[in-house]
Amino acid sequence: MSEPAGKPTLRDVAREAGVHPGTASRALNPETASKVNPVTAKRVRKAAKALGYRPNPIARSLRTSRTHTIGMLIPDLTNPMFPPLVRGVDQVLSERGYTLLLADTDNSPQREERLYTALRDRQVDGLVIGTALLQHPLLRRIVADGLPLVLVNRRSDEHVTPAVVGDEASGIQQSVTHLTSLGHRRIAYLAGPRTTSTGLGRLAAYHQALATGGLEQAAGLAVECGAWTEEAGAVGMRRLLDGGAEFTAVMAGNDMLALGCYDVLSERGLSCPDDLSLVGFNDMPFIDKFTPPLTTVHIPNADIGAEAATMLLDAVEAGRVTPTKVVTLPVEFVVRGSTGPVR
Amino acid sequence: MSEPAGKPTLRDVAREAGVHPGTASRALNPETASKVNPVTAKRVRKAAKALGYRPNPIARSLRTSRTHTIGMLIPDLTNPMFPPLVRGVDQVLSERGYTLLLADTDNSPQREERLYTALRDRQVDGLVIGTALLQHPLLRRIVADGLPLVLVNRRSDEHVTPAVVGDEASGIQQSVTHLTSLGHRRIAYLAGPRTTSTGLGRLAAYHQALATGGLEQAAGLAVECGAWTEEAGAVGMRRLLDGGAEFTAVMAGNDMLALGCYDVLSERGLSCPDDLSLVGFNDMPFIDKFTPPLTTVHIPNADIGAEAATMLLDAVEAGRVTPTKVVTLPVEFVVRGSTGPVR
DNA sequence: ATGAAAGCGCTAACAA
DNA sequence: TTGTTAGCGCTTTCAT
Repeated sequence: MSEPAGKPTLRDVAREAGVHPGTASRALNPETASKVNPVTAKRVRKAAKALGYRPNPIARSLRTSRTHTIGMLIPDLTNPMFPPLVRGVDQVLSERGYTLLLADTDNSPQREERLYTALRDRQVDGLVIGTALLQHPLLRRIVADGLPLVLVNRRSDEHVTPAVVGDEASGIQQSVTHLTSLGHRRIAYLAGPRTTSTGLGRLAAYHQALATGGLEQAAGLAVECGAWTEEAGAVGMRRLLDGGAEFTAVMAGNDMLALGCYDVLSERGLSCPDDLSLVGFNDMPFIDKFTPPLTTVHIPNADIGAEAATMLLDAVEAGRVTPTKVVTLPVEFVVRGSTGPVR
Repeated sequence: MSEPAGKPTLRDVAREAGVHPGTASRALNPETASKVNPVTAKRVRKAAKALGYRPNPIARSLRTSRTHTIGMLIPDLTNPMFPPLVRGVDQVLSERGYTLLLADTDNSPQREERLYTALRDRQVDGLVIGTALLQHPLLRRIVADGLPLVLVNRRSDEHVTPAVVGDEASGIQQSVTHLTSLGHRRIAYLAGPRTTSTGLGRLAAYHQALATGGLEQAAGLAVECGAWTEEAGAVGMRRLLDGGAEFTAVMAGNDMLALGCYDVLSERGLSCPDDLSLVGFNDMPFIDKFTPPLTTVHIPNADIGAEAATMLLDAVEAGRVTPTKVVTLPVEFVVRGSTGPVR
C-alpha cells in the first residue's frame, strides 16, 4: 500500500474516494456541493478528512484569480490610532476566511507606491486605505486598476470613494457645547493639516459650532499645524499663545496635537484646567492616564475597521466595486480632567 | 494589430521579443539571467517594459512552492509593545520583496491554531512568532510542519527555537544598580506571569541582581501578577503593599504592570518618588509623559523585529531551517522622574 | 450526477 | 544559448 508522499492533493482524495478529481472538487466546495450526489459527497469528505487534505489556496487562486486576501495601507503602525483600526479589519477578515496583507508606508508616498504595486501584483481582492489625503493620486490608480477599496478615517476629494469615518462634526460640536457650558466664550483651535479630510473637516466643524453658539471667531484663534504630531502641536500651541489672541480654552485637532499642548503648558508654567481648558480628539490609548486626564472625543476605530472590512468583503463577494457611500459611525464625547470652568 | 487584452503575461512578452516563453522567463529572472544571451535579455526586458509586464506571483508560487510571504502571529496589536515589533519586521520584509501576513490571535489559543493553519495553508515561507509561551504546543507543530520560524521577545522551553530578545538580565541589573545607588536596600518586584519566558527570566534576573548586590531577599518582596496588564499590576501592587513586607522601591516586570502601580499609588495617596521609587520595563510609547515620567528599560523592539526578519529570510533563502540560536540585543536603561533617593 | 479535458501563468529539466 | 515539454493543484466547461 503506497500512500503518496507529501501533502495530499485533490487527486489523492479523489483516488481514495474512487471518483474523478473534478467530482472531488465539486463535492468539497460548498458552492457546488449541491451538484453532486449526497452520498458521493459524503464519501469524498470522508476521504479528505482521512488523508488530512487541505486545499492549496495558491492553485485555487491561479485558477479563479481570487486570493481571499485583502491589503491594508497605513502610514505608521506606531501611531496609536492605527492598531485598533487594523485589529478591527483583521478580526472581520479572519472570521470570513480572508487574510490581511499589512503594509506600513512610513508616511512616504514613494514607499506607498511600491507597496501598493506589490499588493496589487499579489492580486489582493481589495484594499483598505488608511493613508488617504484629500488629494491622493494613488486612489485614481487603484480605481483605474479596478480594485475595490474602502477608506478608513479619511475621505477623498477628487474621487467618489467609499469610506468609513467617525462623526467628526458631532464630536467637535459636543466639545464646543461642553466648553460653553463651562462658561468659555473664547475657544481657540489647533487644526491638523488641511491636506487631510479630518484636518479640514474638523476645522470646518469648529467654525460651524462657534457660529451656532454665537461665539466670537477672532483671527488668530485658529492655527494650523503642519502634521498630526506632538511636535507640530507644540509649535502650533506656541503660535497660539504668542499670537496675542485671547482665549480660555483650546481644542486640539487630535490627541497627538494635544500632547504637544501639554508640553508647552508645562514649559510656560501654565496649569490645566485652571489657566486653560484643553480638549483633544481621538481618545487614544492611555490618554486618560495623563495629568490631567484629557477630555476628548472617542472614535470607535475598531468598529470603523470592522465596518470597512465588512463593506469591502460584501462588495468583493458580490463581484462588484464597492458602493461609493460614506458610512459615519457615532463618536462619544468623554469628559475628563483637562476641562474646567472658566475663571 | 491586436494587442492581447487583459494583463500581459510572459507569453505576450516572449512573443513581443520574438523568443520562447522559457527564454523570457530566464531573461527576466535575476537568478537565471546569466544563462541567456545579454542582447536577447535586453530585448526581453525592453519588451516587458513596453507591455507593462508584471509577473504573476501566484503562478510563480504554484510552480516554485515559494510565496515570498511571511506570517506573523501576535497576541494583541493594541498592546503598545507590538507595533514597533511588527513595523521592524515589515520594514525588512518589504525591502527584500516579501509581504507580511499579519494575524492577531487576541490572546486566544484556539484562534491562534486557526490562524496558524490558515497561514500554513497559504504556504508562508516562514513565521515570526510573538505569542510564544514557555510551554507552547503550537511550536512543536510548526517545527513538525517544517516551517522556518523565529520567536521575538520570547524564548521557548521545550524546543530549541531561534529567537531574538532584548538583554533582559542586563536591564534588570541596571535597574537594581540604579536603585541601590540611590540608597534603596529593600527593593520589591512585581513579576509577570511565569508562563512567559520574560516573566520567569526577569524574575530570575532580579534575584540574581539582589544577590550580587548583597541585598535582602525577604519573602513577600516578589509577587507574581496573572497577566501583563495594568489591572493585574494593580492587583499585584495591592498585594505587595498589604503583604507587610517593607520596601522603598518597586520594580515592575513591565510598563503595563507599572501603570497599575500608578493607579494604586494614587488610590492610596502615595507619592512617587517621594514615598516610593518605581521602575518599569519596556519604555513603551508615551510612558515618558506620565506623571512622574517612568524610569524604565528601553527594549529596541523595532530592531528586534528587523533582526528576526533578517534571520528568518536568510534561512528561508538558504533553503534551510533557521539556525537555533538566540540573538540578544542590548537594552538601554533610562532614568526619569519615578525614581529618587530613599528617604 | 459524473468523467474528460483544458488551462490559469509560470519555471525547470531536458534536448537540440 | 535557446526551444520543447511537462506540470505545480485546482476549477470549470463540455460531454456523457
